[in-house]
Amino acid sequence: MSDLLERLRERGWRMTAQRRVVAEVLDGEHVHLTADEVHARAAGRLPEISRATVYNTLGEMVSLGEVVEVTTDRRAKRYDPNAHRPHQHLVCARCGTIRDVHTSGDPLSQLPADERFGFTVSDVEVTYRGLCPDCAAGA
Amino acid sequence: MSDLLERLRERGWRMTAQRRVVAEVLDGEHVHLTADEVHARAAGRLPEISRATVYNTLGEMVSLGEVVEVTTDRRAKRYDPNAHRPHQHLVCARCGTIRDVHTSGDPLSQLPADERFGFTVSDVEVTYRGLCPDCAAGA
DNA sequence: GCTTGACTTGGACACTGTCCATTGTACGAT
DNA sequence: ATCGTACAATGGACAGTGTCCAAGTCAAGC
Repeated sequence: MSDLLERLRERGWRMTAQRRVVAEVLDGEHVHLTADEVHARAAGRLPEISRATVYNTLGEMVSLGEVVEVTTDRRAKRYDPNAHRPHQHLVCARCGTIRDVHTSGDPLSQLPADERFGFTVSDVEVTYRGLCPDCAAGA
Repeated sequence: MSDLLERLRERGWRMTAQRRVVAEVLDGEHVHLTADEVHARAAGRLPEISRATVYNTLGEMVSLGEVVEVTTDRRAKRYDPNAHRPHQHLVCARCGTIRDVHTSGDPLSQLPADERFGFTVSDVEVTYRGLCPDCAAGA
């Protein structure tokens, strides 16, 4: 049984077959799936699951802080189950591959107080872009 | 006459009324507009301009490096005419206000070589999120 | 096993962006 | 000044992503 499901249950989540399947899909593959990809994989196990339910469930997981939304391109949001360890993303501009990476310092601390304009800054999203080895080699 | 137009002309751009209007809209307001907002403002001056033309023109400006695309939310891309000074963005999670900010160091140098996985890293996009003073005050 | 309110469904809808065939026009050549 | 042509604009159809809602279903507590 996944840790993700455990944590959600502890927070009073009603446990349904649909939510279980979505959590298992996220927990199972450590890649960054779009909502529709999650739906496709979930439908493999529970054919009658609807798209709306997957969107709702993902949205709830994000609100609870169990999953992080990543927007690396102009297309679909992606969902990253690795929410409890802060990290950044490295994206290939050509093939779209995404890797989790770790910067040497905390990016939040890089924004000086006089550049915050009174904002209460709580989060930072960092996306590096470039070419992966395969694409750089012209593959 | 705008600097933006000057630079584009020097690069062999054919100058049309539509392109002029789009450039003027971007140059005139130092905010971060969506493509459709640009279209709305452009249509104020040149009513028959089409949406496709605005999208095309913005895309060309981005390719030429004169304008930067910013995706701060899941909705529309925004266009930042301030392309020649590297900067990051600070976004209010509630009202969506966007400010240009400057970090204390170069974020690109914060990614160690052993975290690059052979990628040729050429760019980094940093978005800080939080609440602006008004929204934090419950306004 | 009931009851109840939360959850799911599925289809319609909205928004953003792209595509393409047709029409129009800026600009160099004459 | 005029012409020819390649480049640009048009606008309407289309695709992908995400949201909404009314009706039906079901998990969980009693």
